[in-house]
Amino acid sequence: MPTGGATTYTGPVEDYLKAIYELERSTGSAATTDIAHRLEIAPASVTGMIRRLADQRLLDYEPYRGVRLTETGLRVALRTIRRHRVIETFLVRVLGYSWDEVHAEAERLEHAVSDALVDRMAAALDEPTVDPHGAPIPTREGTVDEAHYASVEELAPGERARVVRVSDEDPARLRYLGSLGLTPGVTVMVAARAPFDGPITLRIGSGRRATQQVVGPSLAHSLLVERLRTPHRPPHRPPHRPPQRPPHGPPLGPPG
Amino acid sequence: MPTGGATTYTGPVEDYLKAIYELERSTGSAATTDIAHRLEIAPASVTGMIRRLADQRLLDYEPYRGVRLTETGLRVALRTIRRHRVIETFLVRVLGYSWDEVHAEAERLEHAVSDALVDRMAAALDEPTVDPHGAPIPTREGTVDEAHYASVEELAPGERARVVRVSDEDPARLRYLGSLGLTPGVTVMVAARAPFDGPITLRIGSGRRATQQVVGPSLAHSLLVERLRTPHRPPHRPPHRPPQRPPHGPPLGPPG
DNA sequence: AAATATAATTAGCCAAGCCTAAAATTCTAC
DNA sequence: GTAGAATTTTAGGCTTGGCTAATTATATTT
Repeated sequence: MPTGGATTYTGPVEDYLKAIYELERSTGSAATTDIAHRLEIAPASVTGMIRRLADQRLLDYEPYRGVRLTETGLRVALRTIRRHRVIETFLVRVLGYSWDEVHAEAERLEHAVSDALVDRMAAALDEPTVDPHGAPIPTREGTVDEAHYASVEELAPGERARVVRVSDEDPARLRYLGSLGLTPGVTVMVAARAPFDGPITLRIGSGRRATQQVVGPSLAHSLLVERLRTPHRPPHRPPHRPPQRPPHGPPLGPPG
Repeated sequence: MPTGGATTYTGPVEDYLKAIYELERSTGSAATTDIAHRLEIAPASVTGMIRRLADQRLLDYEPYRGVRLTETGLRVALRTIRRHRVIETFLVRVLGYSWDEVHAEAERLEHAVSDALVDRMAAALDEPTVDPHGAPIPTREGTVDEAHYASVEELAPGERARVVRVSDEDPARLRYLGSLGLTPGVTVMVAARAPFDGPITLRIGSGRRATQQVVGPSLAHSLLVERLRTPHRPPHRPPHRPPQRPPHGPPLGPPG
């Protein structure tokens, strides 16, 4: 049963819940040190906050055994993420911000806007489903389409793919990617890969306007893509592995 | 010498400075109890905060003798007020908010927006000079045009004036005034006044579309106006008293 | 299995902002 | 000028959300 309430949370509380949500989603679980690292807060402080969040029923917590978002905690996390991404989209589309400027601004505003304002912004934007980096925007109702995409890092030479999301917040990196034309929607093809985590040569765009650029594994990791049928010369594709991961794998260790 | 700095202040600090600015402006000084009343905070807590603000050189303070904004404090206060009013204007003009909804939202956002965002909003609005209630918007450089207006309460029967500002934040009162057509820009004429702080009958608008409404002294006090030359039949104007009250006279009451 | 390394928690501290109750100061009236 | 009223400050306490240093629990080696 939802509190039905207009309960309001502090900025730090929302930040923790967001971080824990992202960690659960991407690595399956949220360890104290992970949270600490992500929020740039000392681990001891994280333990303290975890206790407070657990007291408020936003987390399930057993000392030394990790945390898990409760239903309420998940709802608050997704609401905060919705705010963040709607704000980012609004700043870019209505106020002409570039995609590298919006994160810092949204990070502060997400704790100050009302739900009514977020809804008005979303309406003005015609209910966007992704933010300027391609990240999905949770709905008002708290659902989100968290598809799992491959990164360019995982593509084999010759594979073609469309960039669907750029999973990075760093302004400098975003500016650089933007200058290479590596933004959501663009088509890329892996022209070459150097071994041992070496640089990846990408053909960016299609047809006559395509360019060729080299990116390191770190940037490649941020580029999430959807594979496209490779038109000709499928060079070297492995046998066809079964679905890489379950849609929402079990956040924690093996059932045993 | 300005700190030149991107110094950032907490929400409470900005709220105190705003309150002190408004009190200094409207009553000439800011007493502890006035601040406490305006912010709905216990006087003892206000003393505590005043000490902190003085430590930060935002106020000049001598115990038991009152406070005064320093140059820095004034700058921060005006910056916060600019943020507030630009946000209000943006919400109304871009997102279709009504003038009664914006205060609460701006009250939170003013502490979260960057100066860059405020400037972008102001640019998108073509550098507005007043907010939706007619309040002047301080410039980026920290200057404001704080003209002193009479209120409808001070108008004599027969006097015509233009509403320039509605000095109220309460949503219910603003909605009511809006429903009567009493918004900035509108012309009013005092058709009648009941004695002993009684209701004031106003002719609102001009020509064929004018309506007649009765407002109490409290609402009348919120309606700030600019007197207009009264066209004809100056009905009953007393001999021409010298300026009714000093620009910021004692609130009311018979001169005796 | 014991030793060590890593991770997490506890202990004790701090500042910001709030509170109430009590004391001090200033103002107002007589 | 002094008593009483009003204002302001001090004293002492609380919560939130940080910190470091020390301790405890869990994992990893050997």
